Order: sequence, then C-alpha cells, then structure tokens
Amino acid sequence: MDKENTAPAKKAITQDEILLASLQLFAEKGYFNTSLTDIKDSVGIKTTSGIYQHFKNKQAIAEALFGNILDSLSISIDDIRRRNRKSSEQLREIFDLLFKLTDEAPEVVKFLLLSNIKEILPEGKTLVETTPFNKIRRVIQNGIKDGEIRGIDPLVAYSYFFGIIKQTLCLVLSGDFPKQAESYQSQAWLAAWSSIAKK
Amino acid sequence: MDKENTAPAKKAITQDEILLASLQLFAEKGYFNTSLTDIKDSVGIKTTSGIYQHFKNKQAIAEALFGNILDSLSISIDDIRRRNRKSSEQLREIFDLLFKLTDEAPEVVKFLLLSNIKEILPEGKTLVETTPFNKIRRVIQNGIKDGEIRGIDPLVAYSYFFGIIKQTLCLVLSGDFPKQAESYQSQAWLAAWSSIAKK
DNA sequence: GTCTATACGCCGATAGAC
DNA sequence: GTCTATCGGCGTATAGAC
Repeated sequence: MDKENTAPAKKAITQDEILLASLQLFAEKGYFNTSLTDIKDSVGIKTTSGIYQHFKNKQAIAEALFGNILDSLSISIDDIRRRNRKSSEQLREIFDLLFKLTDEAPEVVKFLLLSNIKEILPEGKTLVETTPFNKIRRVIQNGIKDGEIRGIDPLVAYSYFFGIIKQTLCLVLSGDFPKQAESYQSQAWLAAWSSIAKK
Repeated sequence: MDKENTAPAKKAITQDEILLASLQLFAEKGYFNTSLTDIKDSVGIKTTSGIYQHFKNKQAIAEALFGNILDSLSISIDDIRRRNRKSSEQLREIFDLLFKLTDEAPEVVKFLLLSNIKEILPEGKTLVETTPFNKIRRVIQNGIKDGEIRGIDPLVAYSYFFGIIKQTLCLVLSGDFPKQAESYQSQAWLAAWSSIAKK
C-alpha cells in the first residue's frame, strides 16, 4: 500500500501494528477503558504522538478497525454467495464463518458484536445498516422469494436468525459457555435455521 | 426511606433525581459519553459536588441503577412464577414484561441490554450471572424437567430464547424496526418459544 | 447538612525540535 | 518519523460559605 516517496527503509511502526494492538485492547478492556497510553505501550513506542502520524485520533483507529473487519466480512459473504445457490446453503456458510471466526479470532468477533458501535462512533451506521449485514438480509430476502424461508418481514427473519447466533457467540466469548463455539455450532444452526425456515 | 435525624424539610436534590437523569443520559449517549457535568446540568445544580453527597463516583451511579433495575425485574419474575404453574406460561409472561417495558420505559431496557455491563463495571457480574436472569434459567430448567422444553443444556435454551428477544428489542430500540415492540411481540413469541419447546 | 469554589491528576490532542 | 513540551477537558476530591 506504500505510495511513491523516496524513503524505502527505516520502517518503524506501521499502521497495522497499531490496529492489531488496539483491537486486542479494545476486545479485552473495551474502547473507552483503553487509553492511547495503553496502545502506545503495547506497540512499544515512548509517546502517544507517534500514533497521530497514522490516525487522526482514537476514534479513527476504531473506524479503521470496523472498516477492515466489515470489508473482510463482506468479501467472504460475496464469495459464499458465488459458491452456493440456495439461500439455506449460503446462510449455513455465513453461520459457520461466524462460529469459526469466534474460535480463531475471538478479538475480532468480540469487538464487532460486544461493543456498542453507536457509542464509539455516534455518527456511524448501525450494525444492521452496514454492507455485510445488508448482504445477509439480501440472502434472507431471496430465501423468502424462493420459498425456503417463511414469508415474514426479512428484517424480522434476520432478527431471529442473527439473534440466536449473536447470543450464542456472546456467551462463548464472555466465558459463560465453557466450551469453544464449535461445540455449540450444529445445535445452534438447527435452532437458528428452523426459526425462519418454512416448515 | 429517610432515617431518624431531625431535619424534615429542605429536601434539595434527591438520589432518585440523580438516578433518573443519569439513566436518561446513559441510555441516550452511553455511559462513557456522559460526564458528571451532563448529569449535573440535567438535574439543575451548579456544580458536580452535590452529586458526591449521594454517590461515591460516576461508577456508583451505574451500580445503583443496575441494582435497582435488576431488583425490580427479579421481583416481577418472582411474582410471575407465583401466579403461573407451567414454565411456558411463566416464560410467556416474562417475555411480555420485557416487550412492555421496552415500549413504556425504553431507557431502562436500553441501558440494560445495549450497554456492556462488564465494560462499565469490570468487577461486576455478567448479565446472565445476575439474579433475575438466573431465575429465568431456573424456569427453563423446570420446563425441561416437566417435558415442556427440549432436553438440552438450559443455558443453550436460554441462549436461543433470549437471543431472539434481545435482538428484536435491540432493533426496536435502535430504530431499525419502525414500529413499537408490541407490533412484533406475538410473532417473536412464537419464534422464541418454538426454538426451545418440545415438538 | 447542602451547595459553592477551587484545585489535582489523567487523558486526548497539538506544535515544534531533532 | 520519533520525541519534548504543553494545552484543554473531565472525573475526582476537599475546604469553606450559607
């Protein structure tokens, strides 16, 4: 991603280092309990000023983080929609993706689902207004049209389906569930799918 | 609740005034985006010092608020359990209570469900560890024993049932759903109950 | 016993030296 | 691009006026 500019060596701190450290801390303690001093210490520089070379302010870090995660999710969903025909198959793969992500990169899911985006970015969108979640709603809409899913408001269907997913993953991430997300995956799928499927 | 002490009149600012104003602000902007100055302005005093007469610090206000809401919920649940025999009836009334509360006192539900308690009170309990939610789990356990609810882990059943409720109410509170909670109530009940009921 | 005035420390943020 | 110095704002806390 580096532009022109003569300077090749002397890399120093990259944007990604800051983002990674911030994600870890935001997931662990929450955005508001994380100070720029914490982030500075975690990336290993002496003052917080270095951070301002890459980001306008603390909020911009959270924005970039959300953007990256949502973009990545969006791409994965596009890929899933390309590889699968039926809405049920597409939803199943999106479902599996979220559970796998919870076990493999819990910080990402913790930051995405447990933090109140509107509180961190008051000007930003709601989670359901973002691209990837709109795509999930599109999948549901198609499922209704094709007769796989009950003829209800797509947002209502999204609410049931995603509500079960979110609550299950939240209990895994908070430690209230003792095992990994994978252990609850197949059962939760049955519950989530049958809450919206045509009988 | 006033103890002995001679002073009868000259009421000034009460604890409840502070709690009410804080709840409003916490629900509207979030705990961390609300300063004691905001609260001070809202109750109509000139400096924040008056608040310290009633609460040790900002966190203590949130603690009291959570405590009051959870206590009130707990009492309502006890009452529901006393008035109904079957688990299905008890859950239905708890369900109705949460939907009614969302329409009648959205700040309460917003503060309870949308804010991350662990972030505000890092030493406190998780939502599922609190008394009222433990009682809901107890109701579910009885439903399993009585054969009304499927023979699954009670916490898993809680997760499905409450996941649908929470997501629906969150979408109502965020404005993503255009209508009042009541409009989605009967449909959501069918979805939530059939996700855990024995077929 | 309640409110006012005022000060302290931490954090987010900026300007400028090297 | 990293560090020094510094500013304003907020949460906290105390001493004193009524």
